[in-house]
Amino acid sequence: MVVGDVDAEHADRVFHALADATRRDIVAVVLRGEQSVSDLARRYPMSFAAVHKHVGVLERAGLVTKQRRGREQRVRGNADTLREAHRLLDQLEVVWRQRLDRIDAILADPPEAEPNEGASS
Amino acid sequence: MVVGDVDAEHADRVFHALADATRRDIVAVVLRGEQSVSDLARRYPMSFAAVHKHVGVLERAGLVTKQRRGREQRVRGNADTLREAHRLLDQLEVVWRQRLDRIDAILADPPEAEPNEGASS
DNA sequence: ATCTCCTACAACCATCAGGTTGTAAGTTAG
DNA sequence: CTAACTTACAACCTGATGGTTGTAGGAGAT
Repeated sequence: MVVGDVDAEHADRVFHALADATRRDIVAVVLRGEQSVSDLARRYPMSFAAVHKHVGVLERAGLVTKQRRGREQRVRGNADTLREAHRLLDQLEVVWRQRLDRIDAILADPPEAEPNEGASS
Repeated sequence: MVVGDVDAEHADRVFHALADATRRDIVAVVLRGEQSVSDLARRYPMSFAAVHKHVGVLERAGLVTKQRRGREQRVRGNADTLREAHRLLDQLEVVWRQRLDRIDAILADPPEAEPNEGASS
């Protein structure tokens, strides 16, 4: 519960996939429009195999899907997984907002003098 | 160039820092309230040194700040960097929305048949 | 059929990540 | 002063990452 859902592994994959500039660029490109892996490979100063691996990482994270189209494989972006990443960030941030709300409440309605919000020793 | 501004390295650090369940949990905890590194270390089934490293990764990504308080070091979350991550996700997604808008525009006001962007219903 | 292009995958290499243990140093408590 | 606690960091190990080259097979084009 503290750490290690099944879902957590998926989150790991999504954020790890996004932690590389080339992969982020690939996501942006294939969201704009489908591309074959070769098309993508031509865009970056590295081998086809390297780009192929990047696409594999993105695919396993669900950020991208592949579909055979004749002899080439069209890669397209999956905005749903991006929105999932947004949701994960929100889950972290929500505790922060709750904390701000709590502080606001204390400031707005001070019951007794207790200006002590952290862990009191 | 196509890939690799200075900003991109920061994005790399932020997403990489988030690509670990323990670190995401630490962020959530310290957003809720300051904790010393030792406090954090007690929460997880690993050594103090390991948690100390995780905090270092989060700190270099700007997701967390440290502040000396006597003999201990209080760790607190930085919601601004989380919002920055949101912004980065948005930057990827915006091209997708633009594409949807473009398709909407075409569907709403069809000048001539111009099937050049792939999506033909 | 042959040639060319696209994809897939394996082997290899250097570096990084995430964990361990051990050690040293600063700070507070007794 | 001494003891306990907290932090910091170095050395080390194992596995994953990110890149390379090479090879092989499937699909279209001529």
